[in-house]
Amino acid sequence: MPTRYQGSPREVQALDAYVKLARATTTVIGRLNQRLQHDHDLTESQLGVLEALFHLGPMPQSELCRKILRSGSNVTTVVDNLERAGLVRRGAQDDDRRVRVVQLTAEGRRLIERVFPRHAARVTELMGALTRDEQRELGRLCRKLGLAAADSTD
Amino acid sequence: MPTRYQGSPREVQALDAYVKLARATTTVIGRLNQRLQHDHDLTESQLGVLEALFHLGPMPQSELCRKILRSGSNVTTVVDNLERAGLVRRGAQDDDRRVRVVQLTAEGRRLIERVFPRHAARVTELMGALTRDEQRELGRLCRKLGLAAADSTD
DNA sequence: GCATTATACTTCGATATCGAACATTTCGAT
DNA sequence: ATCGAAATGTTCGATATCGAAGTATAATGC
Repeated sequence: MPTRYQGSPREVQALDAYVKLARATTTVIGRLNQRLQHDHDLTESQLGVLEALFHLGPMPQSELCRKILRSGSNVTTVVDNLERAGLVRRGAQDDDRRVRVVQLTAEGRRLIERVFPRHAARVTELMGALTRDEQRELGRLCRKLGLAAADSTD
Repeated sequence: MPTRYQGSPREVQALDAYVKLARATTTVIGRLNQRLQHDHDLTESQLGVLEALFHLGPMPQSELCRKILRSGSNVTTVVDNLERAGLVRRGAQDDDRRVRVVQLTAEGRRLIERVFPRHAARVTELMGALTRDEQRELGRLCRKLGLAAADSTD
């Protein structure tokens, strides 16, 4: 039954690395999401938006798209939900009436100030499975891979 | 405005590695999904199920859960959609009437036989941004990280 | 200035994804 | 043999996610 894939060594190697990358990321993000959902009733996406606004200040949705690597329609949805929850507000931009500038409300700021340190601690705990050098190397490899994939002409 | 996070060096390092991991994986999977959707009208999840069945043979949904690292309810949904598309079939297991054994239909087998080599080639192309040694190291680090995260008592 | 093109965002329809609650069936302990 | 716990799937309600199509506005080219 187990008809394993017969590819070139190069393909086998690439697939193996890819599968491990995808699985590790799935597992880590899954753990973080569990915690966020359970403790703060937030999704990873929502946290990503709040965090960007917290660290970088108010910004148009188009910029949020680039920061969190999601489609425009997705950002609309996530911001809708955050707005409904009273955590962010959409404003206008005088010099360009197409733009919706998103900013934290006071409540949103309070929340992210409380949640982010715990989230950071949890990330540190999970990434602690790797040594400092290993984390640095993982970061380097991922950065290289991510940039190349983003540039990849499809 | 940019109020950057002031954490310990250990936290900064861990967060940096985590963000790069998440972004690279998002970008790579996004590219693969684009291609799958465009060329074959398949999602990554659907491909994952078809691939598992192709390489490992028919299996219960509970086993699919473990293979693709998704919840039971998610597997129900994905298998529903594949079944509706005529690519898989659900069968019974005589010795345990709770179990639904999922297997490829002839059409599903034809599809995965055609799609998988192209998918593998695309993965190889994307991962080709890294050298063979780098791929090996990335695989090792991800495996270590993923296993630890899976074991992490929450 | 006007037509074309590009950008910002929303809406829509589809799939994915989770956890909680549920039904069914099996298993274990007594 | 029975009762309670565990395992397998499904359903439900919510959010995420995408691309395509649509609306509104801005920028560009002539």
